[in-house]
Amino acid sequence: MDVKTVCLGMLTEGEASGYDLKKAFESSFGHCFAAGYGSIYPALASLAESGCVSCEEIAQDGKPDRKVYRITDKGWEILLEELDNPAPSHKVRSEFLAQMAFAHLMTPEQVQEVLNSRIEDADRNLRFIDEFESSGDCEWPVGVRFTLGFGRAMLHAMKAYVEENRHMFTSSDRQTRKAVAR
Amino acid sequence: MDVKTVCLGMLTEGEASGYDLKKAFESSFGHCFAAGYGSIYPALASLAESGCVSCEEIAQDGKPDRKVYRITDKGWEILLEELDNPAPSHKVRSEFLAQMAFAHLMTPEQVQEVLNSRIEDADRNLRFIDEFESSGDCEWPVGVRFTLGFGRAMLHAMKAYVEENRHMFTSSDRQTRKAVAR
DNA sequence: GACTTTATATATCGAATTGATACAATGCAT
DNA sequence: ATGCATTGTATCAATTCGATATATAAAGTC
Repeated sequence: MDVKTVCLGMLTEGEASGYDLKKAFESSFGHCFAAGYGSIYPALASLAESGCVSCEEIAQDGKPDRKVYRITDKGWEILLEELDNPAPSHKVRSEFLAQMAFAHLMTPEQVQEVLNSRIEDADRNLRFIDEFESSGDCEWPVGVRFTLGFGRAMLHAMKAYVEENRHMFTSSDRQTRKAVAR
Repeated sequence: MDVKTVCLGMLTEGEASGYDLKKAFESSFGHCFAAGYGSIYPALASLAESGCVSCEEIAQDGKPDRKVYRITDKGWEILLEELDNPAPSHKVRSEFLAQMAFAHLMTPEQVQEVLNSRIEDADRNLRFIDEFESSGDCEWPVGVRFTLGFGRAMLHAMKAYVEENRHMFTSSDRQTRKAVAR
C-alpha cells in the first residue's frame, strides 16, 4: 500500500489527472495518507510504464496538456493483490510527542503553548473531516465512512488526553524541570 | 524536530553510541518516532561536523571501534532552539486506513482479517508500552510519562473504534460491495 | 483599470527517511 | 558444533517530503 497503490484505487472511481489525484489525497486521505506531487507524478509514470494505467494527453489552448489516466485490467489485478495484504501498517510520526518527551528542558509556558497548538490542530482536522463528509454529493463508500469515523475518534481521544493531562506540566511538578535543566 | 534533534535530546541523558541511540529509538520512541541506522548514523555524522556533538573513538579488540558521542555547548544551544517550536507536527501514515478506504473492493473475510490484525497490533503495542514503563530503573521524566500515556490512550481509542464499527462491513451492508465491485 | 489571489495543471530537485543488507566478533543455548 | 542473539559499525537503492518553477485564466479587491 504505497502511493502507487492508492493512486490505482482512486482511479477505480473514474479517470483522473495527477492534479485531480492530489486533491483526492488532500481531501479523502489527508488525515491518514498524505502525498505530494513529488510522489504522485513519479507514481503515475511508473504505473503507466508497467501498464497498470493508460494515459491520454488532452491538448489545451495555452495551458499545458492535461494528462488523463485510466486504470487497466492489469491495474485492477495488481490492486486486488495489494488489497489482499492481511496486516497493513499504521504508523505515527510525531514531532509533537518527540518534543514533549523533552518537556523537562522547556519552560512551562513553552509546553502549554505546544499543547494549545495541538488542540487547535485537532479542532481544525475535526472541522475538516466534518466538512468533507457532508460535502459528498452522493454517499461515500463504507470504507471511507469508516476511515472518517476513525479519524474523528482518534482526534477526540487526542484532545481528551491532552486536556486531562496537561496538569502534569504545571505547579507541583515544576521543580522536576528546575532540578533537571542543566 | 528531525532525527538529528531527537538524537541531541537523547544525548542530554549521557554519552551514547549510534547503537545505543537505535535502542532508545526502539524503546522510548518506538510508538511515536521511529528511526533506523540509515537515519541515525548520517544524523550523528552531520551533528559531529557542525560541532553539536563530540565523538570519541574507543578501540576494541577485534570488533570495530566503538564511537561514543557527547553533546556540546553548541549542541545544547541548537537543541533548546528546536524545542522552542510552538507547533510541532503529528502525522499519521496508515496503510491500514488507505486499504480500508477500498473495503468495498475486498471480500468481507479479507476485511475482517485486516481488522483482527489491527487489534492484535494494538494489543502488542499496549503490552510493549506497559513493559517499557515498568522497566525504568529510575522514574521517567514527566514528558516521557506523558507520551506513554498518550500512546496508550490512542491505542485504546483505536481498539474501541474498530470493535464498535466492524459491523459496518457485515450483513446488511454486504450488498454495497456486490453493487460496486466491477 | 490595475493588482492580487486562487485555481488549474504540469513537473523537477535536493534532502530526508525507509528497510534491507553487509561485515565482524562474542557468547549462549541445543 | 552449529545456529542464533547481541554488540557494533556502516551503506545502498527506493521512496517520500517539501519546496519550488512554469504558465494561464478567472475572480475578487482597491
